[in-house]
Order: sequence, then C-alpha cells, then structure tokens
Amino acid sequence: MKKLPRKIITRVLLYIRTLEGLLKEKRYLVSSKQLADITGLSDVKIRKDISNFKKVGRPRIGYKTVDLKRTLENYLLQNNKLHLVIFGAGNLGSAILKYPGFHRSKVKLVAAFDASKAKIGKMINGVRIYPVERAPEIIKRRHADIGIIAVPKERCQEVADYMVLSGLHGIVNFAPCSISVPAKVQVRNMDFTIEFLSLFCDIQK
Amino acid sequence: MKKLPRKIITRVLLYIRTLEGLLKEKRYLVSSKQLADITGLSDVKIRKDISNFKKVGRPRIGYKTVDLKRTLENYLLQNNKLHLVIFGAGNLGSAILKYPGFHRSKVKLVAAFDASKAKIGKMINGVRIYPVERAPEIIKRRHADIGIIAVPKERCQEVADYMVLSGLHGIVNFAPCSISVPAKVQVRNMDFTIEFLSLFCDIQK
DNA sequence: TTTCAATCGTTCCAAATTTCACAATTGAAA
DNA sequence: TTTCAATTGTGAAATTTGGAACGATTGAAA
Repeated sequence: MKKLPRKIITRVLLYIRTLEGLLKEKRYLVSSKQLADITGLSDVKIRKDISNFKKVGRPRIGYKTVDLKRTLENYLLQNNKLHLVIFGAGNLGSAILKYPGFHRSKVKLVAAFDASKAKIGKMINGVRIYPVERAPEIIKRRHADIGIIAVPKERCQEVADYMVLSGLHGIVNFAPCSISVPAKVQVRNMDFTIEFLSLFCDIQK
Repeated sequence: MKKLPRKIITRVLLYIRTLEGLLKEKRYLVSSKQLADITGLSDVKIRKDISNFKKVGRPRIGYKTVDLKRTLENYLLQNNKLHLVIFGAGNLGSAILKYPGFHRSKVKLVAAFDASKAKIGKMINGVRIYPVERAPEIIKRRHADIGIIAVPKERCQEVADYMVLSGLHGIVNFAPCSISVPAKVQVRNMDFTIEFLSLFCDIQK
C-alpha cells in the first residue's frame, strides 16, 4: 500500500485509541459521525481516512468496532511492536516511563539510560536504568526502534549523536532545543512551551 | 494584522526559541539558510513566515538576531504574558512544573491543583498546590489563560468541565483521551503514545 | 414488497500550504 | 567604480489537504 502522509497516520492512531475506549465500554458498533463527535474531527474526513485501507464499514450500520480497529492496526503496525528506549530518568523521564498510554500490547519501553550513578540499576515502572555506555549494546539486543530524549538541553545534541551511533532510526525529543541528525533519522520534537504559547496566540485574537 | 494560521505561529515560536539560543552564543546575525539548517525547515518557508511581519532582513547580510526576535515577539505575543495553571501534580504534573522551557519571561505557571490532601500546600518549583475546589477563585484572581490537564484519563473529562466552568479558554490535554468542550474553548492534545507510534509508522516503510 | 432514512465511499472542487523561480538589494572584492 | 556573489522578499505554480455533494447500500418500517 502507498505510504500515507503523517497527518493521516496520526489521525488513524487517534481512531485506534478511540476504538479501544469504545470497546472497553462494550460498544461494538460505531459510525463515522460518532467518531467525529468524540474526536472533534469531521465525519467525512474520518471516512476518507478509513477508506485508505479497505471497505470495512456498512452503510446504514457503521463500523464494527473490533473489525475497524483490527483493520487500522494491521495496515499501520503490521503486527510489529514498538520498542522504545529513553535517555534521561529525571523528572520528565520518570513521568514518561509511567505514562499510561494506550496500546500497551504494541508499545514497550525496554530500557532507560541515565548518567547519574545513583540511579543505575534502579527500576521505574518495571524498566531498568542502565549507564549510558551500555546503550549501543542494549539497543541492539532489545531491537529498539526509537529513542526518547529526556535530558537537559545542554546534553541534547550529545545524546542525539549517541542515539544515532547506537543504531536508532527515530528520535522523540522532549528537550526544548533543536538537534542535528543524519537525514535517515526521523525526529519529532515535543516542546511543551511552544505548544502552550501557540495555543495562547490562538486564543488571543 | 491578520490572524495567522496555527502552523505558522508554531514555526515562528520555534524561530524565537532558536534566536534565543543564538543570542546566548553571541551570534548577532543570522541568515534564513542558517535558521533552516538549525531547525530542519526550508529557508524559503522561513523567509515567507518572517515576511508576514515586516521587512527586517537585509539582502546579503541576513537578519539581526535581536531585531528579528523582537519583531516576531511583538507581533505574536504583544507584550502579553501567559499565565498557566495545571491540574494534577503527580509524576507528569510535577515534570511539567519543572520543565525548563524557553521564554521564561513570557510564560508563568501560577498554580497547581490536585485532589490528594497530602499534596495540598506543598510547593513544586515555586508553584503552590491548591485543592481543586479553589480553582475558579484562583484562576480568576491570577488571570490564568490556559489550563493543563495532567490527571489520570478517568478524571480527564470531569477536570475539563471544571476548567471551562472556571473560565479558562484554552486547554492542553496530556491525558491519552479525548475531551468534549464548548466550541469557544481551544484544546491541544499531547498524547505521547500517538507520537511514538506515528514516528514508528514513518520509519517502518 | 416497497419505501425510507441512515450511513458509507468516492468524485469533484476549494482552500491552504509548500516549493519554485527570480527580481531586488547590498557589501565586498577586483 | 564596476562586478559579483549572497541573500532577502515575493508572485506564481504545484502540491497537499479538507469539504461539499452525491450515488450506493442496507436494514427497518409501512
């Protein structure tokens, strides 16, 4: 299948999260209109996103929650599991380690790395903290795909370089700074302050 | 000036953050190409974003860092300061309270609210934790603009309702769930897991 | 059985966004 | 002084995204 734009992928993941929620409430049928009400998106957009996969809805009825979820997951994740590692086990790192995200079965944080001797060997939410030097070895052994940066921004580029060296192909950067990496490595930046201010600008006018 | 689309606003905030960094390194001139290298965006896009404001660059020379930063800030923030409150002072809430974002002078977290008796009265990073019931009063007194949701998702909608009731016009939701609010209230969702998985999908193909 | 209302899937069009191409400007070097 | 290379700013083309319209399908009700 053709590669989908990031925007659609992100929305589809939101649908999957929403479908998980509906399943917990034992709602086994759902229409694009209902999904639209929950997510705040338009029903047409949702149908169009879904139609990128295969015909799975039935007119007049809607979608079977279970089937739709499975269809979206199959196309997007293809039975693969995401193995994450995190650099930095401070306040933010610990919070991410304990983040109760959806889709536990597909996403697993497999190791944390920290420079502080005092933290090495400790566990947070079932994940062991290792010295940074062991990152290349552990990343290879655990087949980690993506690394999270949760270190102070002064260390950000240095850690990013080390992540690339260790063989990671994706980086989610929570530090409020830009990093420079080879083109083959994908980066997502999560700067809280930029989000706050951008919302602020929106509501000002 | 005409209201800019959110995408441009977000990028301009990134430029401001970048310019702050350059100033710290005493770099007083910068070209769109250099900004492009740092941020990973294209130089044309950067010039076009900047041209929404006023002519501030000089051909062959580039932009004066200080002037460009001031211009962007003036148009976007207009000397206003952002007052934030946060609901939930658990792991994630504490991490946000300690987040070392840029632009400290314009962004201030003024109060935290938590349901746990044990936390009331404590301070985190200079911010006092209050009982949730005092939110409406404190939000009005401190002129808070935006509220952050950092509570478990089971409490998410309930807290969102309370935030709207308290007079907030913007919500940044860190819980992995959707919330329903009146149209006048703007919401930004920050679901870490969706970010991780969306990056994962990108690097898979 | 026929009609009807709800809903999906899709085509076409409009709007937003990005990229391209290039004229205009400017300091530096010949 | 003249030329040149670097850089800005911008109009137009290209691409992407979102929305409107609508035919097709389907179970329910008359």
